[in-house]
Amino acid sequence: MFASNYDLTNQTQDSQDDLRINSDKISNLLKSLNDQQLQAVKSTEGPLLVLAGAGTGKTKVLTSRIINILANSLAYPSQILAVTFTNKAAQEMKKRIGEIVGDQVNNIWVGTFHAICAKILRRHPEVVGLRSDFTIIDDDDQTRLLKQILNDFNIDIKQFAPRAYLNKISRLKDSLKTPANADDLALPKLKEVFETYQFRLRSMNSADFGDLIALNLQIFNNDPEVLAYYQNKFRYVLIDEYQDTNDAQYRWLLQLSAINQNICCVGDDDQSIYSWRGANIANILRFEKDFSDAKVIRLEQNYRSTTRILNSAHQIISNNKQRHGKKLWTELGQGEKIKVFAYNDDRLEALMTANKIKDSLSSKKVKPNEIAVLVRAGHQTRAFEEAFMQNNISYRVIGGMKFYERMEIRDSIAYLRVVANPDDDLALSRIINVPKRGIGETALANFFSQAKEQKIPLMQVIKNAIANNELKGKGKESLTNLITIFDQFNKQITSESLLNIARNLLTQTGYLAMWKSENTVEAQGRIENIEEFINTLNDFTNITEFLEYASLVEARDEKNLQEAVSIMTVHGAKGLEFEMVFLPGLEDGIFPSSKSLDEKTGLEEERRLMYVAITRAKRFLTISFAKSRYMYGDVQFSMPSRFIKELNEDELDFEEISFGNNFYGKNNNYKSDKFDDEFSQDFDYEDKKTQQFQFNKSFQQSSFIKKPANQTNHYSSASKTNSDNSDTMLNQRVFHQKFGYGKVIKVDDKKLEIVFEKAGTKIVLKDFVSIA
DNA sequence: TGTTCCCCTATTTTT
DNA sequence: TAGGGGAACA
Ligand SMILES: Nc1ncnc2c1ncn2[C@@H]1O[C@H](COP(=O)(O)OP(=O)(O)OP(=O)(O)O)[C@@H](O)[C@H]1O
Repeated sequence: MFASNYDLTNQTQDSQDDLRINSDKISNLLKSLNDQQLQAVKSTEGPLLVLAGAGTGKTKVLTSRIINILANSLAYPSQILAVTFTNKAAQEMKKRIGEIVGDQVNNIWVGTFHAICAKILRRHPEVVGLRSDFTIIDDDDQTRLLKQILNDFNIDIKQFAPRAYLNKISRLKDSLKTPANADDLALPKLKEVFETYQFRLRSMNSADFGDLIALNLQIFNNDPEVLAYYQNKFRYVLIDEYQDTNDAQYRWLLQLSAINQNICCVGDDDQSIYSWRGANIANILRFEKDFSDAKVIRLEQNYRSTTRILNSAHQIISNNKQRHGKKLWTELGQGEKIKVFAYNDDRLEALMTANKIKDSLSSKKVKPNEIAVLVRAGHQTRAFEEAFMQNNISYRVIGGMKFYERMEIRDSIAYLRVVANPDDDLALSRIINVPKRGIGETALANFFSQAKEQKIPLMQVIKNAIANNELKGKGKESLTNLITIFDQFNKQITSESLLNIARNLLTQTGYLAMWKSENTVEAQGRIENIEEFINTLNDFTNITEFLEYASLVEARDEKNLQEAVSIMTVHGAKGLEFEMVFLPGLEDGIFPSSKSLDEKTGLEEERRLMYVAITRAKRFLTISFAKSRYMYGDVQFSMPSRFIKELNEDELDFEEISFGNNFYGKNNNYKSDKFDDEFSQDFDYEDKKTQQFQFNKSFQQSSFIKKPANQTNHYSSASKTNSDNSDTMLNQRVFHQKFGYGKVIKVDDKKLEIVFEKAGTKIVLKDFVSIA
């Protein structure tokens, strides 16, 4: 079941037989396209850029194009390279193409950038100093490795987060920078850390995600024959979601299509939402420069959404300055107004959303599969899961913790990795003391420093220590034991089945017993996961194949095909469409996220994200926000998202819902005319237009509800540290949720003037600061 | 070495 | 609230 979805490795000969395609299906497909789409499909030769808004059929153009190429025998399937960003998209594309061309879809190179690069890299690893069984290390390993390195460099990881280094290094790789030209004032010794990180990866015969692309380029550079081979092989190159490419990926595409020049990129600059992982919108402009004869086709008819939805999306995105600009139209009719709900708190929001979904389902307006709740951040899914559970709504959370990311699965995989590759220091150090074997932090650090000194793998250090009888205590026996087990299984690796090795390995090393002895429901669940993991190994012939699957292909529960409402992040929803979409948590600080407000380009990207979110909806869109929200263990008050104000009131249907009392307190709602006024001072908007924060009529009528400032309430962050004595506030060091730490320089009734350490001088309401 | 307890911060997004 | 990291102690 796993291997079958991932058939990049089964290269069968293209047979003449397969090439016959049902011509009725083809002509029907082509007939269904509009003129511009058809033009994009038929312009097979030469560089082509399809730049078009959401729902205009970009993906459809891409699949139709491939089908058309095959139908006209312009290339063998194996000469077509189609690149996507997610496995989901790759799978979907395969399915669509397969429906028409049948089995030959399996010979097309369809996959994510990373999967395809891994495949190429596995064919020529020696060119860049790897062995063909190299492992791709994941995020968790990357962080652990960096933590080790930072500790070695005596860099305080409390002050300089390993993740910050990881981010920086990944971005450097995305833009093809080497340690030599790495520098960052905020990250000490970045150069050295980066260098060491690369060195450690290579000595473990492994590569990280960024390396996959960078090493492909290195192969192309070091071995022109290999490059020429692929350049000639791929007659047609196609890329979906082109706006998400980073510099390295762009170069890769450029190189591969240099000879045939048949490259087709489809994308939408307004949907660029991955700049934080290196995506560069400039690649769109660059394309027209690098391929001077590039044809550009724009698609303007949207086949997905109603006019109201499209208009709303357009109202949002037209606030962005940096865009190519396009306007969509649809024949799907005006549609219903966008519903906007204001809730008292997050609980009510989740509950009422569940209610509305229930109503829609029972009126048979939509099916569960056609409904999605899209959130800005992963943690927001929880409230909805709970509410849906309570209301017996079947749902699935898409994204989130993946199967292979669970602790017990990562541990199990680490055991297997050590068997397959004893030099895998990271895997060994992960499980050397799991279960407890009397090897503490200091012992491990000692092993590591010897490894570094003698330039040998960790495993070798331990073997030497055993041979020279340098170990003592319980560690001695347990380690000797462990190493023997690893050696024993290492010998079986070609003869025994993967499944048997795993089962016996996890039993003999005591890993399974560790969980069994814990005797909790949670541990039981972990054991079940491990069992499931062991069983999936049946689908793989060797460890390398499995590891590649685990690291590159997200394991989704395909069994779970029954009707269910989807809950996912907006990022995860890109490329998808639903009849009915709920967009909760539309609050400043959440969507747009508070982080994005600091950065110059941040708000524009948030707006694009909002654009993506809105355009997922076909017919029904419901936006909501909560006035208070339980977060960080406290009640936080927030304002409706500035994006709501960017929507045209005429398209909206506004309603305020509160059950009299705020969930977090009793009878503490009151209307304050001064509220908007006061609140606006607490928030610091960048552009003039929003500075006064004038709500349109419907919002003003609804009035925002806030707790009285002086009412004590143990749920409230504001009241518990709030001092009524103005004198004591002067010169006081305080903390503000948004602006951080600062010193009070002026007290004016309920308002304080504060010099914040990071955010400068601001006037804020006393209620929103606490004494630091 | 291992455990516990306290403090602090805060992933927003993912191949 | 949760989760990680560091200090303190058995
Ligand atoms: N010519 C057409 N006639 C009818 N329906 C079409 C046509 N072209 C596309 N569609 C439909 O419109 C919807 C959106 O198409 P598609 O997903 O390819 O758009 P997209 O541009 O890739 O969208 P996004 O940018 O949001 O990913 C799909 O349901 C598709 O089947």
